[in-house]
Order: sequence, then C-alpha cells, then structure tokens
Amino acid sequence: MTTNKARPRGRPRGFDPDQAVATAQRLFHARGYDAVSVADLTEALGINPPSFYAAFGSKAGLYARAVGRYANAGAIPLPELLCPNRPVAESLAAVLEAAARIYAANPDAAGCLVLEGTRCNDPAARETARASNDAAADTIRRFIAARHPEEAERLTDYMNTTMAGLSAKARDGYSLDRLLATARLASQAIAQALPASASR
Amino acid sequence: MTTNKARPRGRPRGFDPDQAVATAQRLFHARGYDAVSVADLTEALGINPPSFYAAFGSKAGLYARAVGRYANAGAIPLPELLCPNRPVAESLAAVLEAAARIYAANPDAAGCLVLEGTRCNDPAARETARASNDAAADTIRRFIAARHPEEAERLTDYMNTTMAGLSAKARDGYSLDRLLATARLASQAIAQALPASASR
DNA sequence: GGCATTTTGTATCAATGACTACAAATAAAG
DNA sequence: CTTTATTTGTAGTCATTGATACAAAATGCC
Repeated sequence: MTTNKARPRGRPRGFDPDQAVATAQRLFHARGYDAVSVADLTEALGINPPSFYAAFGSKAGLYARAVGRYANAGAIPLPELLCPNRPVAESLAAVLEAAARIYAANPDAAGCLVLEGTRCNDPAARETARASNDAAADTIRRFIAARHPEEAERLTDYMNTTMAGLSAKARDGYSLDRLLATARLASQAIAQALPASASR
Repeated sequence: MTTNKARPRGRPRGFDPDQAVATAQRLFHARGYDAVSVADLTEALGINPPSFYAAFGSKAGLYARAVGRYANAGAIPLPELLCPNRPVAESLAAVLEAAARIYAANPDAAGCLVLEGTRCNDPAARETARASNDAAADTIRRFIAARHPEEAERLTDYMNTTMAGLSAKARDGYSLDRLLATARLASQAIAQALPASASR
C-alpha cells in the first residue's frame, strides 16, 4: 500500500501532497476560495511558494485537487443515497436531509465546498466547481429519469436550487434543526409531485 | 422638486451622487461586490478617487447606498405582495414567483443584489447586506405570524432558503422558465403546510 | 476684490494578490 | 566521484487593491 514506487530521483519532498490537499480542502471550505490566499496556504502547509507551485501548479490547481478529494470525503454520498430499490421521492428526501446534516455538521466549514465554489471570482476555480456540480446534477437527473422521465428536469432543478439554498443558509449560521425543517418541507413538494403509486 | 436648497458654498460637484449610486447598483449587481474595484467604479462614474471618497466614504459606503436604493428599485416589492386580504399561502407563492421573475429579468444582473452580497468577502458590505436581508425576513415572518404564528419560523426559513437558492441558480444562468417551475413547486409545499381552510 | 468653503485632478501610498528566478541542497544513476 | 534530476529556501517580481496628501480650481459670502 505505502510502497508505491522506487524513489524518483532528485531531492525528496519535505511534505505529503495528499495531506496538503486535505489541509487545503479544510481551508477552502472554511473561508471560501477567494478568501484563502496562497500565503495562507503555504503557511498552513508549512512550505514555501516554490514548493507549492511545483506540486500543484496554481491556487486553482490545488483547489481542483481539494474538490476531487471532497467527493470522497465531505460531500453528499449520492451513490449510496440514490438507491434504485427505494422510491424516488424517498431517495430525494434522503439527499436533502443529508445535505442539511452535512452542511451544518461543521460550523467552521458550513455549506457545500462545491456550491460555494461556483460563486467565487476566479474563473478557473469556478469552472472546476461548476463541473463538479454539473456532474452531481447529472447523477440526480439520471436517477429520476430512470423512473419518472417526464419529471426529471423539473425535479433536478428543484433539488439543485434547494441544495444551493441550504448551503447558503448553512453558511449564514442556520442550525441543523432549521435546515432539517426546511429540507423536510421541501421534500413534501417532491412527494406531492411524485405520487407514491408511481414508485415503479 | 429639483429646487432643493440654495447652492451649499464651495466648488459645485461635477457629478450627480444619486445617479452615481444607480450606476454603482448596476455594477455591484452585475459582477458582485468583490469583483467590482474602486477603479472600476471611478471609471464608470467618470470621477477620480478623491471625489469618490469625499462623496461616499468608502467602497462599502457606496454599496450601502446602492442596497438602500435597491429596496425601491429592483428588489421584490414585499409590501405590495404580502397583502393581508389574500391567503398567506397565496401571498408567499406570489413572492416566490416574483423572485423567479426578478432574478431572471436581467441576465446581466441576475439574482438578488442583497442575497449575493451576503456572500462577499468584505465584512462591512456583508453586514450591510445581511441587515437588509434580515429586515426582509422579518417582514415575511411578521406577515405569516399574523395568521399562522405556529408556522412563522419554519415557513420564513423555507422562504429564505428557497429565495437564496433561486438567486444562486439565476446567477448560474437558469432561465426564467426553470426558475418559475422551481418557485411553483416550492409553493406547493407551503400550500400543503397551510391548508386553505385556515385562511383566517 | 478678498476670504471661506468645498470639490477636483495629479500623483501617489502601503498592503496584498498570485507567482517566479535562481542557486543551494539532496537524492539516484553512471 | 561525477552527472543528472528534483525539491528547497531566499528573495524577490509585477499587478492590483482600497484609500490619501496636496495644491489648484470653483463657488458663495462679505
């Protein structure tokens, strides 16, 4: 596992890039992309700018790594929530509830790293976040379309919009209880649009 | 109307502050607070920095003026939508529909100036936006509480969250149709929570 | 005309942003 | 030991940020 390859050649790295990505993920999530400077990052990582740029290319490059890591550590686990055996409305409700819980779980990193990233002022980072968000939206859309094709677009938009709102309000300091109440209320609209009878 | 007061004393202004606020409002709404620099503003206004700071104190000061103007020109007209003669659920649905329409009305200034402002990186501007948003939330909360006190908190949170989502997605380029569909779906949850029978 | 008052234009300021040039350091390969 | 390859630390670069110092210009008041 830890024996990957023989040492490359030159001087060995003085830091662990994967751990650096994890640290960067925390920082970006806590303060937002724009509010984290390269100086903040190099200080938090205990390295100097040249090491930073040699390893990650740019601030946006590191952000892309952090977003990639986020999918496996911190984001909503869509694959396990969107279960083909469960009614669609129930699955979507589970996603919204998970969003509320995850966005409020850590007050120092509230909301969704990706959704908040789509609002930043760096074009490269914004595109990274947008691509990740689009991928998640596609997953939801395909899940709905499999059983309710005529409702897929509308409900996907509704899910995306609701999650964006939940992320924003989580960053405004809304408590878990308030976010959960909103998520559940939002789920009722979905249940109404997808009568249980049409579960398959 | 235009004859306000006798000329003050010294050298007359070379620009109209009210028109400058209107221009600034457009710029802030189009690009967001952080992405508009003082240099952008002074250029758009055709003035130099000293005139800018003499008139508005700071970038955040001008933003406060722009937000104040927004309430009367661009924002959702809550006072006329929250009509005490109409059922609460119907009024709230009208607010969400207005949000969708207004947020998508101008593609060059999508979303809500205030809601997006609450996400900026300048503490002073953020506090200005937050105060304005809180005032709007209070208006909604009192309107609901007048007839459905036990639902006021939950529905106000739901409204705020939904509008934040609509604003974010409007900035993502969602069309009016998509935003309207989401707003209407969201309204169904409200209608369900406030049975028509309890209209008074 | 002369004085007080206010705004304007020129020319900055200090701080911070992302990013790099360059040589010393550290390793494997020959 | 020499060569080659890679990373490191020092010390910057250059553009941009929000905000100002200062004197000239333009008005009302006396």
